[in-house]
Amino acid sequence: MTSDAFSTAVLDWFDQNGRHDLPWQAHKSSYHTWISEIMLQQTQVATVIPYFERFIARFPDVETLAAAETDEVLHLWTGLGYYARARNLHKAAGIVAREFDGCFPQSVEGLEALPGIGRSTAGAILSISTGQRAAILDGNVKRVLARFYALEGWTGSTAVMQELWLHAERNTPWQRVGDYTQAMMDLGATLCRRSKPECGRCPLQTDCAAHAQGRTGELPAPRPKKVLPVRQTLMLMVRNEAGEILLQQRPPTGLWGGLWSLPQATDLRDAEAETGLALDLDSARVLAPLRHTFSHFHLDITPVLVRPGDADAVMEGAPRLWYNIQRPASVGLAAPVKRLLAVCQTC
DNA sequence: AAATCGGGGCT
DNA sequence: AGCCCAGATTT
Repeated sequence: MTSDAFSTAVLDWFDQNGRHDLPWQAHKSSYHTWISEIMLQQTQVATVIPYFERFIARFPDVETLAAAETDEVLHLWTGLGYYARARNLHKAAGIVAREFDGCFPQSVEGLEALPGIGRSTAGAILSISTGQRAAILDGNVKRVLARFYALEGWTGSTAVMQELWLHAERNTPWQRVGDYTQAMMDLGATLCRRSKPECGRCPLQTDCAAHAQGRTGELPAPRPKKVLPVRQTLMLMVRNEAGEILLQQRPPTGLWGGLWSLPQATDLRDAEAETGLALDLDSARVLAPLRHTFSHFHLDITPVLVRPGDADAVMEGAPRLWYNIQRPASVGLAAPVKRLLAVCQTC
């Protein structure tokens, strides 16, 4: 199959069956495309839609985003995960607004120079918003190509990635590039799914190597797996007379960077020393534990409801706030913290 | 319980 | 270049 036949088949399918009414397809500006692509890096379309709409309503353009507080950006990102991307988004908005007069770079290299934008995201933004010929290679496209060419090996390895990029570049058409980009992502998301692909409806079925070999179930090969270690922590839910919960801000980088979280300790006896808080330990009530899983470890969280001690709580360093569930502050919260704050209302 | 997803950063 | 890091959802 020629690259021309490949893209034509994909575009014809897209015209008949693709999604054309997604919120970020209404205005194909660099800004809207950029926000949607960053959100879609880590999350499926259905989940992204409400986040995208809230985000655009609050930050309608790059200048507004650049002028915002990082806390508010993280607030609107709460629940999406990978918070470094929200921080990069905010940082990049500042660069575009202040250094480029609000105009996004119009080249792959220029876009890639912005924090949070790599080769694939640059290609997506450029092709969709400007129509310039640029290839993408996101998770959906990787899967389609790995199956179509029956590529062996994990699609994250350097060797397979190089091969995937060659195919992605070659198949990218010179006309209707933006539609092709959307079409390939759609195809991977709706038909060429990881499990139970709908080959019967696929425009590439007749030339797909994995389908011909009956190997769609085993291609692409999964990432080599490793055993995740388990870490333990107490999360202190220090609740005052007003029913407010003490939160402290995490360091700007690393795990839950910049988010507001509950004070953590490894042992209740050492909790005061570890957190620098005065606590009424006699009031402590241990709640039901929960497990939160990261990419590289499990975190077993034991929540402890406790009243503050006599002395005013004094934190060393970390900024703190009393979180009022009825009037929540515009700050970012990690998913398990958000869950625990909700639980706390009922006990 | 396991798989997943693109980019940053470090060695 | 090759690893490790980062999270919530879906299956």
